Amino acid sequence: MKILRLIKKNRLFENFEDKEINVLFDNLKGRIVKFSRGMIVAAQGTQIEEIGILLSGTLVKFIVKSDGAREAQGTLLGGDMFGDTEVFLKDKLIRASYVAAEDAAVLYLPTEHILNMGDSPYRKKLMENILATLAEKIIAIGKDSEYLIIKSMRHKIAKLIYDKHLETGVLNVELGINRNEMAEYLNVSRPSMSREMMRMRDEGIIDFWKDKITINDLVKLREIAK
Amino acid sequence: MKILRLIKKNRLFENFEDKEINVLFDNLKGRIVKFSRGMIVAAQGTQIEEIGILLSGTLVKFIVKSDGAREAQGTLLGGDMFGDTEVFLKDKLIRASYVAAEDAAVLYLPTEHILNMGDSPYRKKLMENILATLAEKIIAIGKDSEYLIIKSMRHKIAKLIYDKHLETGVLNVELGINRNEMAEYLNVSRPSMSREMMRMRDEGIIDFWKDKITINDLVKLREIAK
DNA sequence: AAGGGTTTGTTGCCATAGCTACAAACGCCT
DNA sequence: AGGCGTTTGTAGCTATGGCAACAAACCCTT
Repeated sequence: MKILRLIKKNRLFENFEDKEINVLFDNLKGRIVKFSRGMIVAAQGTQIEEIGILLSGTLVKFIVKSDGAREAQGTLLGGDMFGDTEVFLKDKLIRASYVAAEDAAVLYLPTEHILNMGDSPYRKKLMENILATLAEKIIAIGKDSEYLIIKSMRHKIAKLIYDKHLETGVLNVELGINRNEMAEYLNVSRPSMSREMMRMRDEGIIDFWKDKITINDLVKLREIAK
Repeated sequence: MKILRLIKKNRLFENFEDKEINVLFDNLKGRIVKFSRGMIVAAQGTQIEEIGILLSGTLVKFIVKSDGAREAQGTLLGGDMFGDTEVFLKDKLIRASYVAAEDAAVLYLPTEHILNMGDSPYRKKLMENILATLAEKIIAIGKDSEYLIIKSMRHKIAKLIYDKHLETGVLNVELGINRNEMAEYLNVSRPSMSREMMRMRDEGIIDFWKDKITINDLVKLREIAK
């Protein structure tokens, strides 16, 4: 059954066999809820007791700011989860709202049952995965703010490209995001960013075409990125 | 024994009774290690298998950046812990170094034992505390970057003060940090920040003396903070 | 291939905030 | 009370980057 495929894509069930997941589900008493397009799946500020894993459809995530403005915070696709942080807080208040952008099915995992699980052979594995998920999230957010802390435009751009180079090992990096998204991620204005990128191209440091960037002067780039 | 007092201060042992902690320790096989002033307690980039809880003395935390420069990241006091995130990562590599600023004693909790713990009555409580610690950290980092994302100086300052007001409910807020620390937190230069604070004082929005700030015009402040 | 919507490149102007430098106030310590 | 180190206030200059506006290229769709 294809639900299994999606569940296995989820980080919480990494290293689980199909059979194990089935057994686990009986223990956890997970339930599947269907939402039709436009329905609110979770409302900011309400309490949640379960981790939600999206099985089908898409959800849009957004927050309502104190002045009433809505801020989009991206889209959830099959296998993604929500509430996985908040459910472990004391107040259990979810910090964003999720709305079904198309008909969707959500698998809910009651954390209470996870914590109360007996000494099953899978309990440890599941627990490790949950802990790893949270720990990785902390590292990821920390990584994001590395860019926010940088003050100069050139430094931000260089670090983004250089980090991608370190990650891939090639001089021909691909960012996978467009200029707008890149500017948003670095928290700068797109024209200013483009301007600086062009300067760097003029100086022979990089070359670019869409989201594909060629590093021409790695030494200089590294120097700026540091 | 006073070690118990410090351990109870630690977030992981919230809601634990003295007796419970003692039992727990026998199960967990925690060990206490002493470090003398100047010794490296944990080195950036090395693997750790245990959460460290500082029992006495102080540790300084710092990271070595790619260009070799050291960046101080604050001080750990009794009851604080380290490695509590990294120990749950796959690679288990600790991202900062910790050095004893004075003679120190550290209690190590092997996470392997925590995960392998049998169905003791305390397992669930400990697990909940660990999960809550990580979840709270995620929320806290997210909160920090709210300030980093803001572009205007005035907006940053106003939000910091306004948030503190929401937190305390009073118009006479106390930040608990000096100008340098405040500027560093907001990721701006101190003189520029002071300049803007003075402007806001001239406009009758706030008044301040050291880290004590009086809100004179809450309406205007809220407006700016949004 | 035409056309409309989106993404990217490009420019100029200007407000903002960084930086250096110094003055003033404060807080300890003896 | 004097003095030294630290924190805070203040000013001027300048580089930086935001923003609006537009041009060019691109990409679908029909």
